[in-house]
Amino acid sequence: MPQNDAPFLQSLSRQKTVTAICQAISGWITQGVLTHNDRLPAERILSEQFATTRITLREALGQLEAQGMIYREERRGWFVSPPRIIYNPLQRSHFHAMAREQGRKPDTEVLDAGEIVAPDAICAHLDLPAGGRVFCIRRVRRIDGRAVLYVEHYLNVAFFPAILQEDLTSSLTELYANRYGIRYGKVRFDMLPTTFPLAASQALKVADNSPALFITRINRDQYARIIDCDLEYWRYDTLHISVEAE
Amino acid sequence: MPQNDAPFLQSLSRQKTVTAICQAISGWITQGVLTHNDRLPAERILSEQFATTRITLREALGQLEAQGMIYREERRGWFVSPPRIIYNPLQRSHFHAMAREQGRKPDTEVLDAGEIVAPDAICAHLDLPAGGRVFCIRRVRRIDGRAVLYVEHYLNVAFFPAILQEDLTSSLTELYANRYGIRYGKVRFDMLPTTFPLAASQALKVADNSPALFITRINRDQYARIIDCDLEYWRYDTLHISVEAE
DNA sequence: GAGTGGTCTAGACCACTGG
DNA sequence: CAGTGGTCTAGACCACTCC
Repeated sequence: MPQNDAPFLQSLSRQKTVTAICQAISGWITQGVLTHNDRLPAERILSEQFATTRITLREALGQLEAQGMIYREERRGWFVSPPRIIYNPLQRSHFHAMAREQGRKPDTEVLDAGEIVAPDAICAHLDLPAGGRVFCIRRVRRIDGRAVLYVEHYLNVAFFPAILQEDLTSSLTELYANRYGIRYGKVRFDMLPTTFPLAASQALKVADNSPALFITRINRDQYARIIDCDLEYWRYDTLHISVEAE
Repeated sequence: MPQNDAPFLQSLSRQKTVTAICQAISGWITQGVLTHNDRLPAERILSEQFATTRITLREALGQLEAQGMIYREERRGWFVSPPRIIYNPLQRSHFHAMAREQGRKPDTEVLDAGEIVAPDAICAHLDLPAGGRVFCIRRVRRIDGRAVLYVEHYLNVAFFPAILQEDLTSSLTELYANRYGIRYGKVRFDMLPTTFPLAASQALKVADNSPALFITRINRDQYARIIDCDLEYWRYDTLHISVEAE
C-alpha cells in the first residue's frame, strides 16, 4: 500500500498529511470552535481522527507551535495561544500596567531574591568590577494565569539599600520611584531568539527545548547611571515587539 | 528489550538519547571539529554513530536548530550556523554596510520589482487610501553566500518616480539620498517570531515550516513623511537585535 | 543513478498529571 | 490508577540534489 493513500483530506488536494492537519486545526481556531487557552483533544484522539500516527500528528502540532498558534504545557497537553502582548522594550518596563492596558490579567511570583557575587557577564553589563555584589531577584510573570516570562533582575546594590525587605511582587519601576527617587532613563536592549535555559523552562513548566525570546535590558536612571539589568526569557509566542523611535 | 537499554553515552549518565546527541554535536562545534557553514554528516550516518533511529536523531537536530546552533537547507543537509549579525532596526537600514562592518560578505538579489495596487495592509502602513499604487521590490539578501533575508519593500510612488529603472541590487538608502534627496528620519518597527510564508521559504530555500523573525519597518523621511515600508523575514538564527534608545 | 533529506507507518514503554 | 504526553524503535517510500 502506498504510504500516502488514504489519509484525511487528501482526496481533494494532493497535499501532505501534516499540512492538512495544520489547516484543519487552525480552521477550528479561526472559526471559533476552539478559543484562547482551550485545550486540544488528546494526541491519540487527534491522530485517530486524522487517520494518521502520533508521530505525524506531533509534527503538525510542532508546526502550529512554531507559528505561535498553539502552545504546550509540559505533560499537560496542547492549548490555543491567546493574542500576543504588545511590548515596547524601550519604554520603562511596567509589566502590570502594560498587561492591564491591553485588557489582560497580570500576575507576578517571586521565586527568590538575595545578594550575590555577580557573574562576570552581569558585571560587564552593570559596569561593575569583577566580583562585585548585586541583588538578584528571580521572578515568574503570568498573563491571564499563563506563565509567559521568566526574568532575572540584577540590581546595583549601591542604589537600592534594603530593597529585599520590600514587596517584590509588584512593579520594581514603582518601587524605584517611590522608595528611592530613581526613575528610568535611557534603555538598551538586546534580543535573540533561542531556547529556554534549564532554570527558565522549569520555572515556566515548558519543555526545556522550547523556543524562547531572550531579551537583555540594561537600564539607566535619570542621570544616565546604570542601575540594573534584566535577563528576560519570554515564551516566544506571547510577544509582539513594537518600537517607535524618538 | 527495554527501549533505553543501549543507546550511546547513557552508560555514564542517565540522560535522554536526544540530549546526549545534542551535547555531542554541540561539542564538535564548540571544540572546532566543525566550523561555520560546515556540513554535518548524513542523517543515516549520524543515527548509526549514535546507535539510534533517524527519527530520534532528527529530534536532536531540531533542538540544535531551535537553539540557533545549526541550520538546514531544504534537501541539502544540516550546517553549522555562523555567528549572528548584530542589527539595530532603528538605524537607517543599510544591509551591505552593516554586514561589512562586521566582517561579513553581503549580497543582494532582486527577485522582481514593479508597480502594483497596494494590499490593504500596506495602504494602512503607508497612510494611503485603499487601492493606492506602490512600487513593490522583492529581494533576497545573503551573508557569506547564505540566504538569510527575504524582504518586500513597498514604496510610496509619489516620492520615487522612475526608481524601477535604477540598479536595485544596491542600497535603497543610498539611492533615496543620492537620486531623490530623501533621507531616513523616524522609524517604527514591529517584530514577531513566527514561521516563513510560502514566498519567503521558497526564495530562501528553507522548509516552509521553519521558524522566522518577521520584522515590519515603517520609514519616514527627514520631514516625517512616510516614504516606504519593509516586510522582512529573517532566518531566525541570523540575528542579534540590539537597540540603544536616544 | 546513487545518495540525501522529507515524510510516514505501527507499534512500544516510561514519567508524570490529575481525579 | 487511568490517561496523557515524552521518548524511542525499526523499518518504508518519495522527491530532490548532485555527481
